[in-house]
Amino acid sequence: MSNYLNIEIPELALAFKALSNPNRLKIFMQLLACCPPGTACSITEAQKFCVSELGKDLDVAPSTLSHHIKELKQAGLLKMQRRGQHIDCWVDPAKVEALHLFFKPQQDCATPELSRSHS
Amino acid sequence: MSNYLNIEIPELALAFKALSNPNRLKIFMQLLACCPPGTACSITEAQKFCVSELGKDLDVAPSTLSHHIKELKQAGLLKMQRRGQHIDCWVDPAKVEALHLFFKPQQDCATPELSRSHS
DNA sequence: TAGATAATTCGACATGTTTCGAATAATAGA
DNA sequence: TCTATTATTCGAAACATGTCGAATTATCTA
Repeated sequence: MSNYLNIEIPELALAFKALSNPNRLKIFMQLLACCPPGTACSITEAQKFCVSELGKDLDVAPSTLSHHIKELKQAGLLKMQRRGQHIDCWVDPAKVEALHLFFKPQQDCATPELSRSHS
Repeated sequence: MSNYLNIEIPELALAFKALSNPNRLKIFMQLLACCPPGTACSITEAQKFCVSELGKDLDVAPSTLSHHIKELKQAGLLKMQRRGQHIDCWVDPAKVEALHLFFKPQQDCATPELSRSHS
């Protein structure tokens, strides 16, 4: 069974599973958030945090934190890159956009273009 | 820790957990879909299916189907109402809209406009 | 090279999820 | 009222998840 969007069911389910744990959801939201206090905001560059920064508000062991971030990465929600001792994490904008589209109210099929324009 | 949108973390996590199971995701997508084959499309009325219709493509026992639909309902994704022998199900448009907003690319913080409401 | 910091892997354990079949409840129609 | 249909509840079994501590890997700095 195929999807109406550019993302398939197992892939979607995996993303939702990654976001179904409150700790992982907090990690994701921290990366998703724009202009957190004391941070310069850039439109072009995604928000980046290293692993330990992402665990500061979480109250879990480092091994648990690592596990959660790995799950988010395997679900395609995060990208990661080592920077010296640290490993930077940021959201994959394409995945966020795909999920944004998934939940787009699908009521534009009756008329070609309606007044409700998101984008 | 509060959210930047009008939906809190436990509530969000519950919705994502409900959608993390491929069978439940298929159920949700069937309800979300606009203009399925052989069905008249209405903008005002949400797409409705009864429980057994939702299970047709699923290959699970009726008890399992019932359980999944209950989970979707408890997560606030579905609404239900009995119609004779059947029980109709349809998506909660408000919840879909909230999730749509959650994944909205947040790059409007550079502009001074402060339209987003903090709870 | 040695020690410190950051992050991951591994094994273990408690808890949660998915699924089923059997039993039950609610409704429609004869 | 009796039977068929639709859907739910319950208990049980198999499987998956979340968490930790200990050990390990990678990098930086002295």
